[in-house]
Amino acid sequence: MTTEFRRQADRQRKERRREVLLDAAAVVIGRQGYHRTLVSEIVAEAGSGQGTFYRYFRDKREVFDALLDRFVETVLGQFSEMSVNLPRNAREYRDASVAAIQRIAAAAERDRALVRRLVQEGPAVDAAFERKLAGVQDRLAGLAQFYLDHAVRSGFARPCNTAVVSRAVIGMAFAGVQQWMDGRYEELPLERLIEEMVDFAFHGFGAPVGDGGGGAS
Amino acid sequence: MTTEFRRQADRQRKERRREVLLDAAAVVIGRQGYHRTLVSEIVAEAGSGQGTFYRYFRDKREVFDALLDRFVETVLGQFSEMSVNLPRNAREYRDASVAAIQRIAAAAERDRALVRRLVQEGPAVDAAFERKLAGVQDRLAGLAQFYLDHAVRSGFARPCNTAVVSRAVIGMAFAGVQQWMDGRYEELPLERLIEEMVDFAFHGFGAPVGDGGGGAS
Amino acid sequence: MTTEFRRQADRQRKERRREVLLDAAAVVIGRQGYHRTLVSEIVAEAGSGQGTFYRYFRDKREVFDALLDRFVETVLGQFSEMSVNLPRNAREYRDASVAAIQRIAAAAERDRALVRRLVQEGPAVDAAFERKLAGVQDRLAGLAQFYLDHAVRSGFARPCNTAVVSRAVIGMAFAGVQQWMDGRYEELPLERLIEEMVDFAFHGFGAPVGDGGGGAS
Amino acid sequence: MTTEFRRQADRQRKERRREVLLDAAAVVIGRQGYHRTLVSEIVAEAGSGQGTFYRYFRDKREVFDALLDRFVETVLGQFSEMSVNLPRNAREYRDASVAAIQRIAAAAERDRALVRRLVQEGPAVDAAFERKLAGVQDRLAGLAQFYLDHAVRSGFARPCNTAVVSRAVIGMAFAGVQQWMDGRYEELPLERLIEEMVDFAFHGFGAPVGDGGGGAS
DNA sequence: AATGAATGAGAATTCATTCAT
DNA sequence: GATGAATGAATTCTCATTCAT
Repeated sequence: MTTEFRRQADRQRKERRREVLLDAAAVVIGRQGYHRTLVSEIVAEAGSGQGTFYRYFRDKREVFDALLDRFVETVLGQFSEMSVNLPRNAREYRDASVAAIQRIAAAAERDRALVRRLVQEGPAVDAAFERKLAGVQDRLAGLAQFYLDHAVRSGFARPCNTAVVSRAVIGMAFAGVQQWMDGRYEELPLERLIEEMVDFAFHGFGAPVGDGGGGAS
Repeated sequence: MTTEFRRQADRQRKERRREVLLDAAAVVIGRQGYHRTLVSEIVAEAGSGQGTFYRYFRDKREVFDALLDRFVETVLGQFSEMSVNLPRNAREYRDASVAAIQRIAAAAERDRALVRRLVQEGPAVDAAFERKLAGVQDRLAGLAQFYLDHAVRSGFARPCNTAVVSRAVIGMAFAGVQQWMDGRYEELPLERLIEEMVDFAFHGFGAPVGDGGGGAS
Repeated sequence: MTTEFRRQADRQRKERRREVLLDAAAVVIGRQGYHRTLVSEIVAEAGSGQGTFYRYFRDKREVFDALLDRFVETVLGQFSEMSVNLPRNAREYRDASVAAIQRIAAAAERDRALVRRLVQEGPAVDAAFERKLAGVQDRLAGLAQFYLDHAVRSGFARPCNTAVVSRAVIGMAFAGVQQWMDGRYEELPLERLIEEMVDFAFHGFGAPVGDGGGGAS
Repeated sequence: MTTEFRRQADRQRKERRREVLLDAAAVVIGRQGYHRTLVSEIVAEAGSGQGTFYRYFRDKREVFDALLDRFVETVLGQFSEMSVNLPRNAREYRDASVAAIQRIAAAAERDRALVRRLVQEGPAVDAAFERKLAGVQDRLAGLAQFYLDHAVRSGFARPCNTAVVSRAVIGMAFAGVQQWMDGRYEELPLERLIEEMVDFAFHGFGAPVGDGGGGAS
């Protein structure tokens, strides 16, 4: 039916336009930050009228929200398949950890500028944002804890307060990636940084037990 | 002489008034965040006129700046005496680490609300803020690296990329303290959290070497 | 096409709105003077919102500028045709002078209140205004000098420092018109005033040469 | 008596301080104009406190007023002696005129910057200022008319509408001096300018009667 | 009397959001 | 549906004047 076809086309066009606005917002906010971005700049970038913006988003805040959602989805999507097969030894665990962080980092790197704004300004925009952002960390920490618990049970991780440790690891990873994106590790490639951090997470920086004094542990 | 005395008294009163305004700003910004704080609210809290604010600070941004400076000074001040005696073994190192982080945490805790705003909103306010904040982390990381290098040389820390590890540790500590202040460790007292993190930093979560390699699964 | 038509209509409406604002500014500034005029009063007079003003003018200064430009254009426009035919004798010269001044005076009279503000406050607003206003006098003086030079060459004006004299005449004319607009010649109609001034400019107030020297006292 | 002496000294000191403030105001207003001059700048220039200013002047406006009065007094003072001996022929008249204008010009020249502000901004400050300034012109015009009437009666000036002519002359003189102070006659020394203007005022720029056609006048 | 800190009414300007076309 | 002109509440900042010391 023509009408049916028409309706479909309309919906698609609408979808596309929303995407265009979202991309424009990503570009401008990535460049200037949320607070210094005017709606007029977003629509200028998108090539549409000021009023059109409000047909697709309730307000300025909502476009930031949508951007965050899009990113969160991307990040969390990286782990959907990971849960299938659990690591069977320390090596697999290590490799899986490196791979996981690298996936996040790659996703972040893809929209580097925007992600920085999302993470940095988010909490300042709104309490709801803050919670959402915290939620992401929590979910990642939960995932990490799940694997850590498994590793402890399986004997290739040291028994410890896994809630604390997994959160600490995620915090460290976030900080590391953020710092790397800020350009504070100029010489070091991201892969190396991640490996160093993972190795540190596995072994700590303390000298292996048994060196210092007696052999007791 | 009256004049001399008068001048002194005036200076003191001025100093005090500035302090009052600064404290008021800390309260209001701590409560509402920088962007949602009006100058009019700060002066209302301080009990002075709008114009008075502008006698002491060029604008809202500057008061935030001053607040950050005051805090940074407090934090970095904690370490002036620490550099005197270096740890002589792993235990001393651990204890010193716990103590240092606890000091920072205590300082942050004292102005809990404000510090959260400083750390979270700072980067969104201004590129200069971002740099200043990053500078604090860098300086702390530098300090950490100094001790870590010493520990490696002294044999009670494992040789590693100390630049990466020390930054990772600081990042972790910041994240941990921040999360704790956000109330995400409700049950756990701060001291325990810090000890857990320090232990993790020393030993990692990996099983002691020689264990993991086996085929258990 | 609708779009084409629409665009045209929009442009016209915009044009008109600008004109309305400009007229409103003329009214309010004419009544209260530039410094005592608030933007809020202009928009109230124009019947539009405060923000609308700033869509059309960068600030209050710019609207004053636009008003001045509009007036200058009007005044200088009076002389475009005059340059075609030069006077051929003293009578034509005199008549053309009277006519020219009368034209300016009529233009000034039309926006009496505004013109007074423009002329009086202009220099106080801004150095740029001062220059623009001086430029108008200079251009008129240049025009006057051109005619005076012609008259001298043609023998129906006395050889003199035409640069000084033409400026003096313009200065006198401005002062005269201004005083008349201030109401300081209540009884005298403007035409008579202008004729008197022109006659004075032609003959001076000195007694015809050859008379004065005598001993009468 | 000591008390008497003391009182006198006090009054003098007060007088002197007022003078200092007035001079400071003249300097700053001369440099920046009335509207762009802050009271704080005046007292800074005078080297006294903000509050002191208000001990000597009701408000900012009053200092401008005082400055204007001081100048008006100076200008009008130039003519107190002139009225004593009236010119007895055209030459004396001309010379007296040149001398009079030169006196005013010299007075203006002495406080060049300030006078420009007084004349230009005065009308914009206040309707009262405008009237006062107009009053000065009127009084000078009245004086001029008195001499012109005398000259006409004495036969060394042409019968004319002396009210119009004398005002025109004063207007011309003001405009001329102002333009000269603006630097628009760079090459020409003020004395020459004044002589040119006076000559023009005596003879006009028209060719001497009797040249053009017949001998009738 | 002198000082300069304190004041707050007032003015300009911005920009998210609405609305007429 | 799309457009962009219109809006005005909200906010910052200034500076003449007052007032405590």
